[in-house]
Parts: sequence; C-alpha cells; structure tokens
Amino acid sequence: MVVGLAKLLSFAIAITTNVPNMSLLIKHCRFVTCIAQNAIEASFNGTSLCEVSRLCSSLIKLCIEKKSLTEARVVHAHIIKFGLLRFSVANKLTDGYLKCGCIFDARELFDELPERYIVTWNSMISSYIGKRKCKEAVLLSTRMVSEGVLPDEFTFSSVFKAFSELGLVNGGREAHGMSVVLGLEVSNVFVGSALVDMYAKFGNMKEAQLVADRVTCKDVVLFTALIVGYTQLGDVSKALTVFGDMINLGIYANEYTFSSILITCGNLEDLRVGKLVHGLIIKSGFEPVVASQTSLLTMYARCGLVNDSLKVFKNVLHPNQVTWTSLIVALVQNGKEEVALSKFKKMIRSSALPNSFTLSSVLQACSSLAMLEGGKQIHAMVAKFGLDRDRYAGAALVDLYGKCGSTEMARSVFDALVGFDVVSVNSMIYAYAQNGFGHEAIKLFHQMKYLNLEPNDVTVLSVLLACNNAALVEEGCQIFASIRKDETIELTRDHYACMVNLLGRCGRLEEAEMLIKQVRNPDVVLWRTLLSACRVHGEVEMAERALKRVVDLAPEDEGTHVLMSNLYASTGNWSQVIEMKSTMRELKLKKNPAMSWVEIDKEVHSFMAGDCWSHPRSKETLETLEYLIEKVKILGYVPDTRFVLQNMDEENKKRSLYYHSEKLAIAFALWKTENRTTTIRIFKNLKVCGDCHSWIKFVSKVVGREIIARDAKRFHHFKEGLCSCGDYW
DNA sequence: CTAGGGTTAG
Repeated sequence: MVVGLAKLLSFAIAITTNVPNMSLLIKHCRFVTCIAQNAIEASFNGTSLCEVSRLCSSLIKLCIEKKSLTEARVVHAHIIKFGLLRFSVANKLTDGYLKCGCIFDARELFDELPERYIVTWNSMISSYIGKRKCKEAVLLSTRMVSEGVLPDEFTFSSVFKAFSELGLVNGGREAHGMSVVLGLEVSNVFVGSALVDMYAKFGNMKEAQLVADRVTCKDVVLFTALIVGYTQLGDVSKALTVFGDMINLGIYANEYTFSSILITCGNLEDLRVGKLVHGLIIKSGFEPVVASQTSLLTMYARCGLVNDSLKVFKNVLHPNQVTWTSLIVALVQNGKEEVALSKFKKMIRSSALPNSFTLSSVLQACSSLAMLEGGKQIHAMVAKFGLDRDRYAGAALVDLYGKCGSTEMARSVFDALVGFDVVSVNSMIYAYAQNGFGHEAIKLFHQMKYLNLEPNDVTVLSVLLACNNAALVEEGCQIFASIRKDETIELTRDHYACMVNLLGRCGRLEEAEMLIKQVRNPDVVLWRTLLSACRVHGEVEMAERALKRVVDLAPEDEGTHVLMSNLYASTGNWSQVIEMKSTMRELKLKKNPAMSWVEIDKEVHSFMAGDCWSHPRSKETLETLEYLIEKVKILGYVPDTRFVLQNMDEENKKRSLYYHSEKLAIAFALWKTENRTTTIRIFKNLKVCGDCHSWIKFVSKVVGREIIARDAKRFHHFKEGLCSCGDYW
C-alpha cells in the first residue's frame, strides 16, 4: 500500500501543476477513489489523453494490489468518460477486474472493447475455467477464432481442461486438431500436457500416450498427467512403468507426482512399492508436504495398515480439510468407526471445516454403527454447511436412515436432492429393500428410465433384494429375466444368489437348484443359500447335495455346519445333530452367540441369549418380560418350540425361548422407557427367530408402541400386531 | 501482462 501510494504521488505530482499543497493530497490519498478523481481531473486541465491513460494504468495496478473492485469501477468510469476504450489501458482494466475476482465486470468491459489483445482473450478464458464456467470458456475460444484471432499456446494450454470438464470429446478433438495445424502440439509442453490430461480424463489413454510420445521436451507435469490417467483407468502397472521411465530420464518427481503414484500403490495394495516410494519422498525432501503425507496416509490405509496411517498423521503439523478427511475415510474403511468419529470431533475442534467428503464418511461410520441419534446430529451439520442437496452427502444420509429403519426420512432426504444419479437412487432402493418395502423399491426402479438413469449392477442387486425381503417372487423373476435378456448389465454370482434365495424361500427349490447350475463357477455362497432354503422347507435330500458342494468348496465354513445342524434339529433328527456338533467341535467351530442391543439415551445396552443375569437391570428386565409374556398369551401368543435347537423337555424349551436376546432387549427397553411413546429400535447380530417375530408382533399391540428390529439381514417394523415384512423373511 | 499435473466420498 505504501509503495502504491508513493508511486501514485509521484505520478500525480508529475502531471499536475495546480495541486495546492502536498498535505492536502496526502490526506486524500487514503482513498484511491479520491486520488483518481483529483488526479485525473487535475491532469485533464492540460495534459494529453496519453498521460491520462498512463495514470489510469498505474491506478489499475493499485486496484489489483488492493483487490479493490469498487475502485476499479471508478477507473472504468473515467476510461469511459475520457474515451479511452481504444487504448491499451482498457485491456489492462479487463485484466484488473479478473485479478480482483470479478469476472462479470471483466466480461462487460471485454464485450465493449473495440480491440482485444490475445492476452486479454486468454485471461478471460482461463478465468472462466478457474471459476468452473467451462461452457463460457469454450464459447469464448470459438468466438475468438470466428473473429479472426488465432489461439496461441496459452489459449490451448488452458482450454483443453474446459473440454474435459464438460465431457466434450468431439470439441476437444477438434481443438486438438487446430493445435496440431498451428504447430503447437509437440513444441510446447504446456499444450502437450494439457492435451494428455484431457485425453486421460476422457479415459482415452491410447491417445494420451500418443500425444505424450510426440512432445519433444517432456517434463514432470506431463508424466504426472499420464500416471494419473493410467491409475484412474485401473492400469496400475502401466502407471508404475511411466513413473520408472520418468526417473530413468532423469526427471525429478515432485509432490504432485508422489501424491499420484502413492494412490497407484494404494490401489495396487502393494506395500513393497508403497514403502519404496515413501523412501523416495523422504530422500527428495517432500515428506513435510501435507499433500504427500495425505497420500501416504491413504496408501497405508488401502494396504490395510491403518496404524501406519495414524503414525503418518501424527507427523502432520497442520492437517487441512483433506488430511482430516483422508484420515476419517481411512479409519471407516478399516472398520474403525468409533475412532473415526472421535477424530471427526477433533477435526471440528481444530480450525478445519468438514466438506461433503468428510460428512459422507462420518455418516457412513454412523450407519455402520446404526447410530441414528449421532447420524441426525451429522445431518444437522450437513444442513448447516448447505450440503443437503449434495449427491454424496445425500446418498450417505439416505443410507443412514435406511440402515436405521427410517424409510420416510430416507425418502425425504432423497426427494430434496438436486438431480439424482444412479448411486443416490441405488441407496434409496436399498433403503426400501432393507426395510421390506418391495413395491416402493420396484416402483423407483421402473421410474429410473423416466429420470434418464441407467440401472447398474448395484441397482439390480438392490431391487432383487427388495423382492426377496417382500416375498415378491414373480416380480423378482420378471426383473431378473429382463436384465438377463438385455445383457447390458453383467450379472454376478450375487445376483444369482439373490434369485436362489428368492426361489428357494418360497419353496421353488428345483428352480433354485437349476439356476445354480447355470452359473459358470458357482461359489460357496450360492450353495449355502440353497442349503439354507432347504432348511426352511425341511428338504433334507437336496440339502445333503448342497452340503456336499459347500463342504467341497469351503470345508471349514462355520455357517454351513450350524445350518445343517439346525436343519436336522428342525426335522427332529437329533442323532444327526449330535454328529454335526462333533464335526463342528473337530473343526473347532463355534456357533456365534446370539446378541441383541438397544440404544437408549445415547447408551448402548446389550443382551446375550440365555443370559438374564449380566445386565445391572436384569431384575426389572425379567419382571417386565414375565409381564409381557402373560399379556401376549391372552392375545393368543403360543410359544413355538420348533425354534429351539436343543433336545430338551417342553418346559425348558419354553424357558430358552423366553430368554432369546431380542426378547430381553425389548423387555429392558420397554421398562426403561415406560412413560414414553417413542419407537423402540433394537439390533440383533443374527436373524430374528420365528417365535420372537410373532412375540414382538403381539408385544407391539399390547404396549401400543412401534418396535423396529434390525437383524443380520433386514429390518422388521412391528406396529399394532403386524410386521412390515408380512411374516416373510 | 496470459498457461499444464496431485491428495479425500456413495
């Protein structure tokens, strides 16, 4: 500012003869506006337009230094007033507006200019790209050509980015052609690397490589663009080769290159190369750079070494938004949701602000933990940061509410999104699927074509799952058949498993078995699904066939043996059960104990099946349980001892039924929230059993409260004696 | 006077 003032003063003194005294001028010098008026008006008393324009030029410099838009506008007014548009100062003012960050004023002036310098064209174009107004940038570049101004190397080096951002493959190729004609493609590495980047972003690595090969003086930027391109296309080994080629050419990698190549290593899950690069980073002195540390952290996380990620993070002096976010992502992806949440709290306490990346990862942590309350707090934060309509945050919220059993909330978030993409629709379909709203899921699936969205493999899986959970066999078969006929979506074993389950569960076991035989390499999941369906329908013969396949494919699989022993138990074949159990013991397999838990007032209470004494409130829990059992019996509940998988007398079977973990959790929750009318949400690690299912239906009627149970497979919404799953799961 | 590449997400 002081320098600016001094310069200005000297200018003013040089061109004015009638300044009364210096002190007056200095007084006015606080405001450029005043100076402009004083000085210019003074100079008008006898100096040439050329001198005025020189004064304006220096004023523009001052405006740029001060980033002052208002003062630039004053200069603008004077330029108009003195008819200086044709002078170079007008072009300079355009630049001044751009540097003050006001592209609108710049454009207005730009359009008024009788003559535009190539530099001004280029500045306008690159500013538009910087402001993510790529359409304008492309339009200007075509306009300059039509007005007879030939683009130069500066134009090309920026404009290709606009084409790639807009996905204009043909436009980009045409511009490329022009750069070749003008001889700029290979002679200027800026143009070359911008081209490589554009083709890489289009996923056309063949063309990108061809351009790169032609560029005469390759540099680190060009190689980095290539590496990123190959990595994003999934060609990790090629990315590594390019990196090696660059090193061999004696070109030094910088922080940008290291960041990119670390992502490559992370995708490769190759710790050896990753550590090698880590060493190179230390050697080249890029270790203290935050971006390098961020990529290192991510690399270790992708290789499964999340503790090393934490170690890297400790060395970061000033973690920024991206560093914090990467750490949270690393933790969530490695199943450390609680740690992720505590890091998020720390992030909030620091000066870093969360963005939609951060919040969607935190939401993912909440949904994995089924933390509805915590998730709602994050939702509030999403709203606070104005990210309600963001696709990523939105999909994460839909997923959260879906996983917490609030389909309505999921839908209202979904409806508020601006423009859906496949993933947001997928989350909504999946939310419906989990909660048993099959028809809603199918409806949305069919609506996709009106939204111009192509379903992908996840969509199909979600909608089939929805059919599964709502017993919509015909609908499921129809969708499956049409997708199979269409052949645009590659059906995986997961899709087949879903169909095997759907057919098997409703007793169409032969069709299910036939379907498995149509899969090229049926895996253990498929056969186990069939086995499980056989258990439901007591189909021992087919079950033994399926068991044989399962044991061939996965001899030590725990679930299978549990399934088979359950099958024998449900058909009363106790000698076989005993045999299965001894096989399981030999294989050192143990049945996963059934657990249920419930979150009340931000505290989680868990209950194990058969364990009615561990909880500090077990006395009250058991009293409530006894009360509930008496009440539901009046309404017609009959204990269904077929679900007891041990051979014991009827009375003991009943006892063991009563102490199922979900019953304990619900009894406790009802006692604890006696005076409330809120919905009760319980979670179970295994599937809810048939007896509990019917018991909970009665309980929902007795206490007049909604009960939502999420088991290992899906949600059940119990209300007024009915369940959303329609007794099919 | 104007220019190119990187790190975080479902």
